[in-house]
Amino acid sequence: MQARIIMLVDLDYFYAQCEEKRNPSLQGKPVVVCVYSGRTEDSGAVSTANYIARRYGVKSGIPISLAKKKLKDIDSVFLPVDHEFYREVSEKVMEILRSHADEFEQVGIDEAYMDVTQGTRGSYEEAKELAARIKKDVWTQQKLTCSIGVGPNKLVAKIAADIQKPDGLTLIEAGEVGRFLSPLPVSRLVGVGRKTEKKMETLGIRTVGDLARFDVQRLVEVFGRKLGTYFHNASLGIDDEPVQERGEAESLSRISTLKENTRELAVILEEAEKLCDEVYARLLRRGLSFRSVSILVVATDLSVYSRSKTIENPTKELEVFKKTVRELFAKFLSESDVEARRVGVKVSNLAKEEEKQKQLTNFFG
DNA sequence: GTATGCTTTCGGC
DNA sequence: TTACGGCCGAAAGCATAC
Repeated sequence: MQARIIMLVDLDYFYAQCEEKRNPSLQGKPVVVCVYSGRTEDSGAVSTANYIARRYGVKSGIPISLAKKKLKDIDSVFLPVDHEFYREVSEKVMEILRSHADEFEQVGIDEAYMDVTQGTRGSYEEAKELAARIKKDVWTQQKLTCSIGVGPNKLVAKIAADIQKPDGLTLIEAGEVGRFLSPLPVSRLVGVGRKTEKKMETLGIRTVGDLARFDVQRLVEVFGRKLGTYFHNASLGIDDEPVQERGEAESLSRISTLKENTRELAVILEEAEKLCDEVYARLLRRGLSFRSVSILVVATDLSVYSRSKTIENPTKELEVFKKTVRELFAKFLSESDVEARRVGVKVSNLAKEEEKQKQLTNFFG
């Protein structure tokens, strides 16, 4: 294959930046966007914080009460998430980005990969100009900053974008990949979270360079064939994944925090059925049927359990969904002594109505 | 033995 | 000292089919 030029555009501290865009008087202060669980006044977690808040140690995932403690006596702003607004902003930015790409792949609400090989005629010099142009367009049209990474593939582009944030632009040409990756901690690689990082550390692997020197066979033994070879290739900056449009979501889910911890079926089902109604509404709007139903329980100690069931034929019956959810919760509670803090429901194995028809047609062929 | 499907857990954002 | 959301997709691990 021809050498590619891939770009990853990442909107900076997205939810908090959207809030700054909506209300510029927030700029200059710590801004913390929160998911309030409703259990007590400040229970919940931080979704995103701007860079000023991050200087005080406030970051994604920490408890709101801890964030407030870190910002005690500081003039700061705590806001609840407003997904609808962020989605509108995101759609406008993605439209801008798409117009500059040969191939486009949105990842989540605030990130997109772009294959710009053709548009830049394979030149990093032109890629740099294009990236600057994109940053300017996103700023003038939407008043948002972003960080851009450019490299020979998605893996390198992603890591490059992470190197300088916010409002960064980092280019790594094919010949520089080895020097660029080697000194970085393995946690920079997609797929290496806290657990994998610990596991690698026990093997004496701390940097991407360490990983590159590590025996592939042993990596496969420890992590399995797929993940082991992925880690090996990743450490060498090898990645052939194409940039391509993503289709419909593969699953739809809702989770919420209970008023009080419980293992009473009736209490759990009352909440779960509300969640079913909400997931079902989204399902209908998209004209989808489902084949699999899952439940999720987050225990008092925050450990997570899930159970699921797949049915014979795709259906779009709300009652089938709820009945399956009731069965799964009843079975789960009878088989464990877990006390629930949060409960969730999910549908997956989704299919469009027309395709369901097609499946039946094929079946009776 | 390999492919495929289902369930559960992990981890990114 | 603790505190604690709500999504999503990927992959492992297992069972079954071919």
